[in-house]
Amino acid sequence: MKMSDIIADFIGEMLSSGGGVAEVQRKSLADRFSCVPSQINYVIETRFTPEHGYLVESQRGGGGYIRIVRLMDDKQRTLLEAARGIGGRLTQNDAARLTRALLSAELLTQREAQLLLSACSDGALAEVDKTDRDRLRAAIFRCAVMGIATA
Amino acid sequence: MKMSDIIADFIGEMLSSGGGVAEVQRKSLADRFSCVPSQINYVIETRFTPEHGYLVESQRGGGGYIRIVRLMDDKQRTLLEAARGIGGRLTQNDAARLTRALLSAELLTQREAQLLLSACSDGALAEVDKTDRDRLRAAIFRCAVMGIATA
DNA sequence: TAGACAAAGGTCAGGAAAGGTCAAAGAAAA
DNA sequence: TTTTCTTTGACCTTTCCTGACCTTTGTCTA
Repeated sequence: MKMSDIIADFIGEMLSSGGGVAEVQRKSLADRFSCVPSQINYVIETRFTPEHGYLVESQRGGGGYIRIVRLMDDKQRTLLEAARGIGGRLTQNDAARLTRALLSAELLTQREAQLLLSACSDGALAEVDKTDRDRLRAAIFRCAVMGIATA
Repeated sequence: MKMSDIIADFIGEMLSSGGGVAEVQRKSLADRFSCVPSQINYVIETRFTPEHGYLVESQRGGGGYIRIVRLMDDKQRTLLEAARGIGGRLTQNDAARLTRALLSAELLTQREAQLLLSACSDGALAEVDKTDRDRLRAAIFRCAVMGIATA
């Protein structure tokens, strides 16, 4: 079995026994598995991404750590579906339409809808080149909805 | 646990028991935790900034003090303050910290916090050049918080 | 009252302890 | 064989802690 999988399993077990939260130290984990520290980054980057339903925070410096949080997804699958269904590009109008749909399906509250729309409005993305804006908007929208779906 | 965190917690408790205001003396705090006085500055500079929702005043000379005030205004006002206080750049960790602050001040719901964080996560901004990411994140965060504040 | 001294808090730079990045080499899969 | 995934190591950035030195403010005395 590959080292990366072994490490990933280990983290997975930490998550289970830790109620969905695992806090590791890069160096000591690397020592435990006799690999270089950067391999830990690799494992996390390839197996504990937001797309996989995880959230990772880290802190550098003395006493630093890497915290991996499993985002529990319930029957909010519809939101996940919606998020996954968003294409590579999303206009502001489409975002508004989609948001209204989610709103009227009661998958979002009024405030959440507002927040979402503002976050990916042309205003927020003003400094982004217009050709990239819709792509970025799609990414933001997708990520936000996935995030909230698994909250 | 790190000294800085311990000290930060201590101040946090002073704030809670003091109705949002904590007044400390740099030297005696340093003595209590057996560290150098400048560490107190470090803790305050890194954890009780306006971005984190605090205001700091100090007075030198005999009878000097450092006063830390937790900003607990009317909720919308505080949200606006927070939005305005965001600098030109915002790291993912800072976004997480600020969101937690807003969350624990009950200015956001759990879901709103999650949505906000996801919307400006590195995941959502993956396609943005890294040099621009923190700037854009700041813009998104600011816009979203202002949007929700004035909703 | 001016000046000296004491009692605060402030700044800054440096070393150490993390974690992060990137590209190249190696291995496995297609 | 070509492509994709894994592993490694050199180098980078961030955070923490400390200590030397600076500035401001209060007080006491000549």
